Order: sequence, then structure tokens, then C-alpha cells
Amino acid sequence: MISQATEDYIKIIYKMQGNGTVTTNSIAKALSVTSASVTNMLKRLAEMRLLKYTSYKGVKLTKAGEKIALEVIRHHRLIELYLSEIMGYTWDEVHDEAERLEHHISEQFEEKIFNMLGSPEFDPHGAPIPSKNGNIPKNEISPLTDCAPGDYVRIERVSDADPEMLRYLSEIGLVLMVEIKILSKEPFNGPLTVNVGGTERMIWDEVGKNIYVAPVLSNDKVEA
Amino acid sequence: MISQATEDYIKIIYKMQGNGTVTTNSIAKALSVTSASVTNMLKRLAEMRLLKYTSYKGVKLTKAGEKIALEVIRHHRLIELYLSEIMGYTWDEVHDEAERLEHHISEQFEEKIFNMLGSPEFDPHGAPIPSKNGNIPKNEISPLTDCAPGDYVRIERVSDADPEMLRYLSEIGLVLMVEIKILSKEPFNGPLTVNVGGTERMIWDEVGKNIYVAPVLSNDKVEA
DNA sequence: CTTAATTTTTAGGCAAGGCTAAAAAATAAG
DNA sequence: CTTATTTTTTAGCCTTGCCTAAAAATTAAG
Repeated sequence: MISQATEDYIKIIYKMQGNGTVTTNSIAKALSVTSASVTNMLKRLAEMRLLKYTSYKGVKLTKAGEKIALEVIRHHRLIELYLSEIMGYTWDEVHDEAERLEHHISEQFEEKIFNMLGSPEFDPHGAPIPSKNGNIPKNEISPLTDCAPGDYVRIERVSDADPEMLRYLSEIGLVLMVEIKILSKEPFNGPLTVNVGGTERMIWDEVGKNIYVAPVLSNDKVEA
Repeated sequence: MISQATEDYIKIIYKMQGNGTVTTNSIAKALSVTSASVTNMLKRLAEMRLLKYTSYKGVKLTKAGEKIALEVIRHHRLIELYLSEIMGYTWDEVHDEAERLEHHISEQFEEKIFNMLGSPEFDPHGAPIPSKNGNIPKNEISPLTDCAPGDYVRIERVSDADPEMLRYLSEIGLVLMVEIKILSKEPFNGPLTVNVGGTERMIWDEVGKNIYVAPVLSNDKVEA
């Protein structure tokens, strides 16, 4: 049996591999434990052949490790979607519940909710749900903060980590699939002004970095 | 935070309190651990004031302990019913899944499924679901093995512990709310013969002890 | 290139919850 | 009432994951 702590480490390492080298310290910070604990755990995970660990150098998941990461992430995102679609949770409530349940559902449960949801590809925040065999649905998105004035884009994904932020975003209408127009952008990571459903909104870095968008092709565009 | 092991001990002790003194050995057997481990755990549970523990004498839950037991049992039975009613599990599949999930759902999850199920009082095996404040719905039932020839009874509850047994029971039509007539009974805990939906069936001790029934009042009785 | 700062690892502990083997208490049998 | 059997507890050990404090390695600065 694979422990919850193991799953948590593997999952966070998988996510961090996306953006650069994964260090002891970064894992420690992400999991709110001390670096000493991380070093200790990494040795054990390496022994289990879930990752390659070179002292002082960093860490890289093996195929076996990645497989586990994807399973846990699949669970997490399916559960989030289930909670939101079937049970009426709001998008800021699903993360914490999924964070616990992801470790404790059976294969059968996974299959049942997957079918009830109609073989979904994305969770309520737009994050892709890895398929059973580890494929990750793609969508071409980029950070909202990379947009330039004049761009017309659709919100395709938001970070699920901070419930307060999610509540704020829905309050100001920044939810999935909403189309917005970039009106202006200040230099030095300054705030953007955007048009959301007719209202002008300011989006500064702290907020914008949680939002990912895709350009709206002109023939998709709904005339205002 | 209260650990899963703690919840498991408290729950099993609560259930065993129903039928006589709860001893170290009986807990050990029920949880498949050694008696030494049980002694050790009982001391810790006593320190947490979840139970009274007298060396060599046995154990009794405190109010606080009972509260926890009832919460866990409420979770278990609500989850069983949810799995069966909403997710299409069969009654032999629900126990194992509920056994894990009961420790990991939130208050919010509990409330949601309670409402989705319409404030239910009994789980798919006829076991009463303790209310939020610890009340246990009553129904007057007795073991099938206590019946006498000529009795006309309704199946009100079955044990959920053994999935194989549950599959067998549904196979031969012994499911909840089914009415049966006791035709004969051999002495020395010998087999009963009963009429189930027109078919004559033999029910011996091993099977019968899982089934609880209530007499069908004559004005309820459906004419054959 | 050498010193200072930062990161990582080592060493040693702790709590939970298991285990085995042996001792002690309680119960049953002669 | 004494001996044998069964039950329970003690003692000591193990693994998992976490911690702190100190040492060692790496990286950055002068």
C-alpha cells in the first residue's frame, strides 16, 4: 500500500517538474514541512524507485513515480468536477474536499464518477484530467499577464489553490469560458485593464497570474 | 485531529458494547491486530478520555467516545446509502468503500449527501443512521433464527459485513422488505424452511444469523 | 580566490501504531 | 485448593513521518 504522504510528495514533485528544477527547499515550502524531513523522505522515495535523487542536486520522478502522480491528479480533478457538477459545490469549495478524498477512493469509484460525468477532459478550473493511461488533454493557453492591449481572449483555466481568490474571481465575473478584451497594460508587471461583460476591470499581477487564456478566433467572436 | 486508527477502535468498541463486555481479545480479533497492540491503544484512548479502561476488566466508552462512534457510524451508513442510491453500487459493494471514506469526508459533504438522500433513516442493509445529534431511529426487529413455524415476517435488516453472503442473499431473493413465511424449523439451531416469493428455501444458522425481521401485521399482509 | 550566505544533509529525538516474546493475572479443571 | 489454561499486560523493537540543531556542501560576493 502506498501512503498518503508518499502520494502528496509525488504529486507536488510532478507539478513542480513543470517549471524548472525541483529542490529540497522548494518541496519543503510547498508541503509546509522542514527541509530535513524532505531529504529524509526523498531517500525513501528513491529506494522505492519512484524517483531519482542526487544529493544536493535535485530530484526527478521515474516512470513509476509519474504514473502515481497522474493517478492522484486524475482522482483529484475528477472528484473536483464531481463535487461541482453533481453535488452542487461551488468552485472555491472543491479543492480541499478533493485533496483528502483523492487518496481514498477505489478504482470502482473513479470509474463510476468518470462515467457519470460523461468522460470529462477538464475540471471545474479548466485543468486537464489525465486519462486512465496517462494522457493529458491539451489546450493552448497562456497566462493572462502575457496578453497585450487589443487582444480578445477567453478564460480557459484558473488556479484552484486559493479559495478566496476564486470567490473574488467569480464575484467580478472572471469565470471559465468568459471572453474578455484587453484594454491596456502598464509596464513593469503593472495592472491590466480589461472589459468583462461590458464592465471595465483592473487586473493586477497577484490576480492575473492565476488566470490562463486562449485567443478567441475572430469567427468565434460573438458580436457585442 | 483524531486519527483513523482511533476512529476504528472507537467504532468497533461501540458496536461490541451492544452485546456484552468488551475485552482486549475481542477487540484484537475484530480489528485483526494483536492483543498487545490493543492494550497499548486502550491506554492511549483512556488518556484521551474517550473510554474508561480497567486493566484485565474491560472497557467502556465515555460520552465523548460514544459521540465519535456515532459520527463515524453516521458517516458510514450515509455513504453506503449514497453509493447505493445515487451511484448505483450494489449492496454487497458499499461496505468496503464506505469503510475508507467515512474517515475523510467533511461536514459539508455529510450534509450534502444527507439532503440529496432526503434525510434518510436507514442504510441499504436496514441499519439505522444516527441523527446529527446522536439519536438512533428505532425499528422493532428480531433475528430470523428466533422465528417459529407459521410466523409471517418481513426482512428489515441484514448484516453488511460479508459481501459474499450479501450476494447469496440477493440471489435467493432475501432482500430488504421482502415478506417470508416460516414453514418449519429443526431443533438445535437446525435449518429453517421458509417461503420466499413462492419458492421454498432452506436457511441454516450461518445464513440466518445475518437476517433480522419484523412480524407482518395481518392487515398489512398482501394476499397471496 | 576567499569569505559570507544559503541550501542541503546528518544526527538524534519523538509520537503513532503496529509486532513478538515473556511475564503476570484471571479463570477453569481436577 | 492447587495446577493448567487462557487472557492480558509488559518490555522491547520496528517503521513512518515529522521535528530541531548542527555540520557540510554549494553558491554568491567581494
